[in-house]
Amino acid sequence: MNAEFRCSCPITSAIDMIGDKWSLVVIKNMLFFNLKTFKELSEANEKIATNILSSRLKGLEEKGFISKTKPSNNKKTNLYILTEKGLSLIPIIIELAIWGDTNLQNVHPSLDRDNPIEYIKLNKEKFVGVFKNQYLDNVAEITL
Amino acid sequence: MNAEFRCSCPITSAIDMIGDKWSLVVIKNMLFFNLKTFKELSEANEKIATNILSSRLKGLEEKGFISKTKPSNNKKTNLYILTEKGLSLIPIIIELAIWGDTNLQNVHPSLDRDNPIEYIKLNKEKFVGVFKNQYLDNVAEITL
DNA sequence: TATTTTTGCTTGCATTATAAAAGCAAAACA
DNA sequence: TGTTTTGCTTTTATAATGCAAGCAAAAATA
Repeated sequence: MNAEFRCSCPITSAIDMIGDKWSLVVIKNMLFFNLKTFKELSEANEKIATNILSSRLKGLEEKGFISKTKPSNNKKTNLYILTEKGLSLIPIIIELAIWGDTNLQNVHPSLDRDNPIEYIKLNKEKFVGVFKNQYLDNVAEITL
Repeated sequence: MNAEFRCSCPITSAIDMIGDKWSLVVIKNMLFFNLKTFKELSEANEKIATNILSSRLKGLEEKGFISKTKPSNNKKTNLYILTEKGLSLIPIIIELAIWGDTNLQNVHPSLDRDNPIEYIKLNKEKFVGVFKNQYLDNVAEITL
């Protein structure tokens, strides 16, 4: 057994890979809010500590979920961009969104509900593609 | 903001609820392997420590994902059974299974692949129902 | 009935993950 | 030429998880 995996179960192994407290949150903020820099990510609603953000970005890059580049006009700011592998997590993120939206209102009164989750439920597969294309369009715009 | 939730995002809140290292693993072992007792769960492939298992079972019961009962013929053994709320996590678990199966073979050579995930991919919604009914049938049998 | 084994835990301690706050160098800006 | 911004690192504290042992009540066995 690989040291980083508890066993040979694909579900448990997926959790070993991206099941920490922050990885999917960072990826979600890149995907849905187009956050791309260290500063933007550190200022997101979840208020991740900068040392944790730093270590998560390194880990996500090592694992191939994101890539780190510098824009041509700026030597300081790094851009963190989701790779195809990062985008492959969209179906998981959508299911988490639907589940949270459906099951957490009673215990979490201030939960955001101004989102189109009812539409997403009607055709999940379609929205996987929609979110992916939206993201890729946005990246293409930025890296002009 | 509720103290147990980082923010109002349903995705982040879902992770706050079930995004620890063990909750979904325990639920998966109940769902797919019909594990029902403390002993069975402690002997699963993932080798959870008994103190962690104990605290997870308490937490999952408090949150309404499982219920704890004693079978009529045994005063010692407890049975932990998934509730409807616990079963509502099936779509998330299925996406984790598909993602792990599709994306982890290269980094995890001993990953289990003797499962019907290719079929599941073809009709996810259907298999949510299939797994739920299989589980409920099994529970009905046990609690005769 | 007496003894052994099993079950479902708890306790204590070690390690790893996360958090909070401050600091800091290089680049960008004024 | 300061001053601010960015992208971190460092330090120290707390929380989550892991490991090993222990233990009482119930069940199984002799």
